[in-house]
Amino acid sequence: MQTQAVEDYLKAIYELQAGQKQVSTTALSERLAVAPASVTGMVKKLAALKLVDHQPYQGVTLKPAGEKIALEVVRHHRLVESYLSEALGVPWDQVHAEADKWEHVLSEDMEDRIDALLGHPTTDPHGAPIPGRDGSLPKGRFRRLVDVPPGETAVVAEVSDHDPALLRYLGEMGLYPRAEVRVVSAAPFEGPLTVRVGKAEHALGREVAGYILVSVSAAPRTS
Amino acid sequence: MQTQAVEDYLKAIYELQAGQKQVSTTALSERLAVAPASVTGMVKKLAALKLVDHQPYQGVTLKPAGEKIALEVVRHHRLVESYLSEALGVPWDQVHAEADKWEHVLSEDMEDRIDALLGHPTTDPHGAPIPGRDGSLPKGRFRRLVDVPPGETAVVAEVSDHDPALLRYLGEMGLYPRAEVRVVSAAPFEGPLTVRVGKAEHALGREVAGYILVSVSAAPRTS
DNA sequence: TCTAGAATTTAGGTGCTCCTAATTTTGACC
DNA sequence: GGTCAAAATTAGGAGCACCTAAATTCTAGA
Repeated sequence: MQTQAVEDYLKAIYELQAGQKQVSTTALSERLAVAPASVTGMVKKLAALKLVDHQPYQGVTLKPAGEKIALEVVRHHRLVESYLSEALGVPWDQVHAEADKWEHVLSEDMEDRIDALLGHPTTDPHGAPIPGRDGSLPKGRFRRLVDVPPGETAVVAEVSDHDPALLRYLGEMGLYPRAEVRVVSAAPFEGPLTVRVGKAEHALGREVAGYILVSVSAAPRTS
Repeated sequence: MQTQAVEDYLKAIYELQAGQKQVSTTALSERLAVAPASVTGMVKKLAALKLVDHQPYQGVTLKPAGEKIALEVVRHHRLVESYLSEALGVPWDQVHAEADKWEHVLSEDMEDRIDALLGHPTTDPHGAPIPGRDGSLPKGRFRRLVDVPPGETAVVAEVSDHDPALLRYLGEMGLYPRAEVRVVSAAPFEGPLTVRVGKAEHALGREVAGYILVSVSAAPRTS
């Protein structure tokens, strides 16, 4: 049987694995708000279930079976996020927390109903891609807003969803997925970016700008 | 903290208490599909939490605090049932099982949204009353269909929701809440009832007819 | 009133997931 | 190459909700 804790660990490993090969015990313990020793124990269990590879002192990696489960959980999570946002009008800074609970009780039948009702969405309210039932992921290539040179215009593709306060802040500025944003200037010495969204300009810290992924689909102004 | 098991026990006690004063260990163990010894253990815990009264060997009763929690869980359950049925089109024989999982993850905020979206319903798809946020229950006085004398016409108010097969059977005959049903005749020696629903007549076992509650709002034919 | 059988509780355990404290391993710097 | 701090693991437990098997208590019929 697949307990909730197992699902939570696999999902966390999956999300932390983006980028790194290996996921450290510490990173997992922070993400899951659990003591490092507990992580070691659970990781050993997951390794025994052949869901992850564990090199002691080196970190964990998902094996195919573990990744499959992780993708199912992520699919549930993002479908629920979309559903809560669209059908129930839940503010986008709250959907993540709610979905963390709902993702574990969603049957396949409900999943299909929600998916169909929403018209088979491909991204959640934060722009994160929703895996298909087969685990396929539409892998868009995006850049971080912080890497967009001044003068260019881009379209917000995805924003980090882990901090509700950040989401509210972005929401106030209109920085939702699909919003057009123009990098007006970038202050030197790691200073803030000035960006234009609609008719307003905002100063954006580099860290925040790193949490925003954009596609540069809009034609850059040929001065 | 209020674990899922605690909620399940309180809800089960609440539902079994309808009629009897005391709820027996055996009844609970059957309802929850758990060994009788496990029930004793949990009941002691609930008693320690002052949620129930426990007379050893005599059974349990809900105390006010326990009833309050039970009513909240029941409210969640029935709201979710209604929502699944109306918004997601889940067949009425499946909503109960799904709601058993969802009832434990529904936040107050979601509860309010669902309640509003449905227009503050007062009964679930099986006709069972939905408690108010304050725990109030609109207490209709209904008769069992089996007690309705032949010749009378009644309106289905509520049907038992614990057996999906029974619900499918009732559904095929059109015996939903609000359906008009006429008792044509009752066979002697505890034999079946013959009832008319719409244009069709059906023979109904007495046990099944005991699971159907009706109000006799339709004017009885004055021969 | 006695007693068998049913209902209930006690006793002793299991698996799961978490904890703290102590120990081991790693890796980077001198 | 040695040292030392950070990271990870082992050791030993705790709480929860469940189990089986063995008492105990209740109740109804002889």
